[in-house]
Amino acid sequence: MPAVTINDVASKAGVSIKTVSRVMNNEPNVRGETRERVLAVAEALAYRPNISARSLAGARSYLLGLFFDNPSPAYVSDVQLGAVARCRTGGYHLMIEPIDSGAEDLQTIVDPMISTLKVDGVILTPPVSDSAKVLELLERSGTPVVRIAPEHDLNRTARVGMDDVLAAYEMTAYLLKLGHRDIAFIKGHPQHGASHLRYEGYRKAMREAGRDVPDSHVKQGFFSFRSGFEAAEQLLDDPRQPTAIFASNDDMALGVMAVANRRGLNIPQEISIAGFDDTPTASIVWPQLTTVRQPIFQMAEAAADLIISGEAKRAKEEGRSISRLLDFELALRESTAAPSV
Amino acid sequence: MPAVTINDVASKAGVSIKTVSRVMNNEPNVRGETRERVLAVAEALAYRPNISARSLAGARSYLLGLFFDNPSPAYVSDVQLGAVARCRTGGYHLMIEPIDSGAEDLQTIVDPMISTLKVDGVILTPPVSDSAKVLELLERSGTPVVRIAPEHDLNRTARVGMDDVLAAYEMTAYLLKLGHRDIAFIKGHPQHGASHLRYEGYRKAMREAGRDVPDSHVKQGFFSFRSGFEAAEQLLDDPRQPTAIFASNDDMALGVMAVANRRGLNIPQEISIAGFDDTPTASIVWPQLTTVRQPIFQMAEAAADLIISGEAKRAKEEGRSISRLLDFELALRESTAAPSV
DNA sequence: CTGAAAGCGCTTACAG
DNA sequence: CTGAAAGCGCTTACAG
Repeated sequence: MPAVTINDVASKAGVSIKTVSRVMNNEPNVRGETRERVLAVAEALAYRPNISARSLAGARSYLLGLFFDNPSPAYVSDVQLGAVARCRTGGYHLMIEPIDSGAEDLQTIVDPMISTLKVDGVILTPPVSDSAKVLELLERSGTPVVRIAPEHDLNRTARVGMDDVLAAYEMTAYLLKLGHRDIAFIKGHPQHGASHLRYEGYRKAMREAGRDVPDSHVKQGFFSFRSGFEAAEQLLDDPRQPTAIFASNDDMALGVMAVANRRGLNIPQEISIAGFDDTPTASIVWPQLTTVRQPIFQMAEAAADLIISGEAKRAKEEGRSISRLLDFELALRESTAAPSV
Repeated sequence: MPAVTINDVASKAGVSIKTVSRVMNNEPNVRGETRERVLAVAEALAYRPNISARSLAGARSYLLGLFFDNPSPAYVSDVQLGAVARCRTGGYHLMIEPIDSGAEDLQTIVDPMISTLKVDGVILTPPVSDSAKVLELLERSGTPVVRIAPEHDLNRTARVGMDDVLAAYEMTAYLLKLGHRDIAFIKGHPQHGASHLRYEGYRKAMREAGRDVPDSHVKQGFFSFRSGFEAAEQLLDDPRQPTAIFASNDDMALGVMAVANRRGLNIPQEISIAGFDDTPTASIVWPQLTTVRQPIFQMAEAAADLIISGEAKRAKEEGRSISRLLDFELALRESTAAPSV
């Protein structure tokens, strides 16, 4: 079954292919009646413009690239879902490129995506958002880039994100308001975008509340379950045992929960635990985890939108920097409560 | 910077574009010397054939589609990584299509992928592998399809998988050999590919060992942490308390571990726990989970290979059914041991 | 072993 | 408001 082409639609509608093209691309200068007739024929014939032909002849490829190198499949999954959602409303498709941002031969991955596919833009997720190498290769090619939650050179490309400092600040403030005084903190991976910002928000809230933070109440984690587990072991061994532990992502918070369970500490009566991210597991475990809901899906959707709408490209050409900050939300659930006296 | 085209290479190498085409596609009938000269020029110019032009003129698009609708991001992640690995060696790119296999408007998702992108083939992952609707739409289009771990109509398309019955059988046999007599089983989602096969393997091993299985030792789960958690609560309340619990996936096994932890049962001294899948978390939790390592990455790699190599297409045209079964592996770790007497 | 011509299905640039 | 021509960068089908 030979595919339906623009010629089929044109002849059946009694117009030139140029007119069909205009209609399919929502261009002006087509009589209403003509437009409707073409639309009807296209519909009847189930006409789908060939993306290769469009790409070859025109300036857009209707293809988006997504680069990631993320240890959390749940995060990446949300990003993909959000990006695909926006792609679908625009007739775009998403090509994925999982990469090892530390690899030597990054060029052999990035280059083909640019020059053979001519993607209309590339979305970067942490930690690729801050990969100097990838950014350089992409910049050289001139392809529009949108970074999700970058940490450095914020205005180097278009970006979307959320206010990590404020979110960590608010979560800490919430714990303080519950009556906690000794709130420990587990830091995220030092190379990862938001780690420092989240820590900053925590410090700020504690400072404003006049609470001193002993060094023993801040542990270095790496965003992994295990690192949360190990940090919790130390925190709960501390002579000045905290009544609440704020882990700067959910995987680490789950590690903290495991330690509490093993030690027979009741959550939240004896120890309050808060995370950050709102991974699927956070609302599955018992008790459900209090955490910060990152608008990952929406961030990816916005990133795709910046490319598809052409905003990213325009901003780039005009030398404007462009950023969209989306709202987070505290997901206050069962793992936090007032400390027992 | 205008892209380097086949014309640039041809004129610089002093040959026709047809010869360049032959060289780039590894076709025969090019003098060795000519071939090398073209290759050198292509290399020097960093020539990358334009995929849209190739697709438009020829029979292949160098594009692969991956359909998924999987609650486990870790599984999907592995599939993507495996498929991309094979794509890279063949100059292919992977387009992802997360779908809701129960949705009404599946056609509006599947159709464009086929007719506007002309993908060279589509990979289906469970549970999409068994979606009648998706299979029908794909068959109608004539696109080669490779299913990963399908449960029904095994020969309807090319497929890759592993022997779930044997794997569950071997895991159960391992527990029996450790000395367990009362081994409980938590079934997977009834609509999900492997659930029934895994249960069958368990039953077979128990039967051959002459162990009767009381109904109260088999619980219906749904592959979720929560369903494992709830099943474990019941199993551990049973008057005839099992000494080992075999959950038919890791998420459920983690639910079982959480219950054991909360009840102060030592793993594995007082209760052995086994899972299935070898998700990343399985080797992160403490104690590390004994489980079955599914060759997910390799299955996806093989699926992509069946398409890229043209085998799937050939088999389809010749009416042959084609399947590749890959080896699984028992990951025997810390969550299982001989029962204490 | 090599190449000239035609064509894939669209969009661009231009003309009217 | 509409269309004829040219061309995007390749592969196919054919000729030599």
